[in-house]
This record gives sequence, C-alpha cells and structure tokens, in this order.
Amino acid sequence: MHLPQSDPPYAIQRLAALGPLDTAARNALERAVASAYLVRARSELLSEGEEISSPCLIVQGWAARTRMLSDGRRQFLNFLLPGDLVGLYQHDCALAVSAVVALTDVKLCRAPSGDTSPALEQVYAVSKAFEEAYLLSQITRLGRLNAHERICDVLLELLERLELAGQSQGGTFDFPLTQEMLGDAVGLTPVHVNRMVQQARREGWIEWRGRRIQIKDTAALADRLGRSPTRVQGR
Amino acid sequence: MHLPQSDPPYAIQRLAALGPLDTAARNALERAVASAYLVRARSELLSEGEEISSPCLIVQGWAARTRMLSDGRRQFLNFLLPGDLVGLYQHDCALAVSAVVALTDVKLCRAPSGDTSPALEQVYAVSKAFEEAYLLSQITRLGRLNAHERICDVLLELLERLELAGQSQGGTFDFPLTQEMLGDAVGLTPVHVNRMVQQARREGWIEWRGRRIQIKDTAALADRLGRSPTRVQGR
DNA sequence: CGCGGCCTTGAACCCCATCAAAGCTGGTGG
DNA sequence: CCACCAGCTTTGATGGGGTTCAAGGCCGCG
Repeated sequence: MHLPQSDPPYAIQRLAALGPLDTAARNALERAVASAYLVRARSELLSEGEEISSPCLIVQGWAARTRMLSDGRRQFLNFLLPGDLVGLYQHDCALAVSAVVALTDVKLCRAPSGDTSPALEQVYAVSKAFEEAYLLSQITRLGRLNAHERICDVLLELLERLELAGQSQGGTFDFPLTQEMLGDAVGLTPVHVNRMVQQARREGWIEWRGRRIQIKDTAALADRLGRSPTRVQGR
Repeated sequence: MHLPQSDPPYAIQRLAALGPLDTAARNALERAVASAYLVRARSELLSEGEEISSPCLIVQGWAARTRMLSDGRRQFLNFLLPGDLVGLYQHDCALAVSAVVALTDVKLCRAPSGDTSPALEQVYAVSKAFEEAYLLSQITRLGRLNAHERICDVLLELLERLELAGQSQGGTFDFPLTQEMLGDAVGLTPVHVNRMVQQARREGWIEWRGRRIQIKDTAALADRLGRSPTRVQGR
C-alpha cells in the first residue's frame, strides 16, 4: 500500500481557502509540508490525555478523532482531512481530549507557529471555527437524524470539505474508508450502513464503486436534508 | 417567576477554578457581573448565523446552544451554565455557528476582554477547551450510548460542571429543566426520557423530586459508565 | 376551584441491532 | 496468469430498544 503522489498540495490549498496567506505564511507552510513524514493506517497520531507538544498539519490521507468505550464501542468524533490541524490549543499544558487515529496512511508535518504571520494565525482560528461547526453538525446528526439522513448528510459534509481543498470535481470524490468506519462516524452498525448506502444508491442519490463516491444531485439532496453550507465568517 | 439571589457569584467561582485570576481579571469580572442584565426563559441569546459582537458571560441560569431542523426537530448541542462563555472566537467577523436559547431566566453580561490580563486570557482558553471536551462527550453519548446510559452520563457531566462552580453539595444540585429539554439534549423523546429516569430511580442511581437531583453513588455510576473526570490541562 | 404545563402510563409499531452466512474483490504468491 | 486468501460487502432472519399516539394524573398558580 503506497500513497498516490499529490504535487498539488491540497493541505495548503485548503488553508488558503480559509483566508489570504501572505508570503511568510506560504513559505513556512511549504517548508513544513516538504518535511512531512508518513504514518501508517491504524496507528495513533495522538492518544487521549497525552500532552500536546506542538500542533500538526494533515498533509495527505484521512484521520479521525476517536473515543473508545471500555467495552469496545468506538465513536469517531470527526474526520481529519488534508489541511486540517491536530492539537491546536491556546492554553498551556494542553492535554489531548481525544485520541486521533490514521484511517489511511497519512502524511503529517508540524504546523508552523501562528506567530509566523497574523494571516496564518487568522487562518488557524478560522480552521478551528470550522472544526467546531462540524462537531456541532455531528451532534445534530447523531441526535436527530435517522440512519438514511445521517449517511447522506455526512457525505455532503465531506464533499463540502473536500471541495474547499480542491479535492473533488462535480460531486465526485475519493473515499478511502470502509463502511464500518463510516458507521463509527455516524453511530450505526456496519450492516445498517450497508443497507442505507444501498437504499441511497437505489434512490439515485449516490454512486459508490470502489473508492469513488459521486453525489448525483448535491443541491437536491442538501435541500432534502435542510442542509446549508457551513459558514463561520461574515464579510 | 423570579431568580433566586446568588451573592456568591458562581460564574466567577467557576472561572477561578479554571486557573488563577489576578486582581485585574477579578476586578474586571466583578464589574462585568455587576452590570448583568436579565434575559427571559425561551428567548434567543444569539441566532445562528448572526455576527458576534462581543463574547458574553452567563452569570446565572441555564442556557443551551441549539440547532433546529426544518421539520421542527430540535437538538441541544450543549448546556451553558454560570461561568460559561458565549460567542468567544479568535477570528474576525465571526458568525455564530449555532443559536443560543435561555432555558431558564438568565442573567448575562459582556465578558471582559481577554486583553485585560494574560491570566484571564488563559482562563478563557481553558474554558474553550472544556467546552470542546464536552462537545466530544456529547458526540459519543449520542452515537454509542443507549438511552439509560445517556441520561446518567449527562447528569454526571452536569454534576461535574456544577461542582466546579460550587453549585452542588454531596451529589445534589438544582435542575431547572423539564424532561423534554433533557430529551432535546440527549436525543430522546420526552416519553422515553421519563421511562429511563424512572428506571434510574428504581435502580437507586438517582433521586429527583421537583427541581433537585441527587446522584446517590457518583463513583459507582461513573465507573459503570466508564466515565472519568474531564481534563484538558496537565501539571 | 379551575387551568395549563409537566409527568406518567399503556399499547402498537418501526427502525436499527444482532447473529449468521454467503458473495465479492483486490492483492499476493506460486 | 491463475489460485488463493483476507477483508470488505451483501443478504436474510429475528429480536429489542425507542418512537409514536393517546389518555390520564399530578402539581403549582391564578
């Protein structure tokens, strides 16, 4: 198993989409990304309760923040995609409040300090705000949506996020997860995820073959779910 | 309906529990709290998508961040208790990513700027980290706990938070919400909340009469749920 | 005393979990 | 190039946890 090459660095593209990057920020990011290292699928990037040394940037691959229950139940809190930051906290001696696991092979690097430039710091803050918004969406998804809605909703969210980074074209994106992982995200069993995915296929909402997912009519589906694009900033 | 007096300002006590407050911070907080104003139960403190003018501090009463679906389904994202901050963001032109509603009458004031003192800024950051931790707990609660566990778990979390502010003694605290509101928090119907509460009563985990809830054996219950105290900071 | 809001209870139903087994697929080695 | 294998997907049958609908009881308040 090896990573596909990714010369368009999606991570930087995503951050740039959150706010203008000055040259200082861009240079620092490019240097950081160049020094990225590989973490194998299934390994823990961060353990719950661990002290945070310095924030990291996902350069390539998918990860997830997770919580495990003592009896083995597992819940993914959110997905971490290229351009997402891990372990960004404002206070001293911060402890990780959740573990982070690599869902695929992941390329990772230390995130340049926010002190590099005010523009970068601003982008970090916007990124944090998006992360919070996605956590809130996850809560309503789990609390009030049924299985069919959960699957469709989370796929739309992923599409929205991947589009920001330029990783999708025409509602199509690369989806490297198993249905079981998807279940861990939306609080369903793998069996039921499968049934709902097939229903969504039959009803013509999605196409999903191998690692590619296409959402056929994004606008109509979003409308049906009452979803509107995530916004954290005015002006 | 009127608010009980609260000369021990729980809000300040809670913030002080998050980290040392220097006199500048303490003075600013006391001035802010003194100018608190009343917001009636059921009114919106903040609407989703609204531009944040300046962060607020809950001085007294309970509020909740909420999301509504187009068909009327409602989900509480988290509870806001005295000492909690509303609308604290690091980036410019921040938009509220969720509405905030008063669940009881609420006393509210503008939060002193973090620039007041580094100590205050640190406490704000710790508060934000706790809020994130509680959001994550909420996700696993909704995603992987059954109804009985959800109820017990959220009550333990509330106890933990109220204890921080000195608002509970011996596992007992004032609970001003209806069972329907509790259901909106844990993603259950009011009917089923009621059944689970009664089961928890029968099994001797809780006592709940009127506005007072007592958790009989906190340690045993926490242990049964695999709950450990929320920590966001080392040292 | 009456009324509105909340709590409580019952019965029926449905969504999703669980258990089990059978296909499929992509990757590996012979 | 084919055979094999592990992991993932798919399908079926069954049961249970939670919802829904409906009605009755309780309590505080005017």
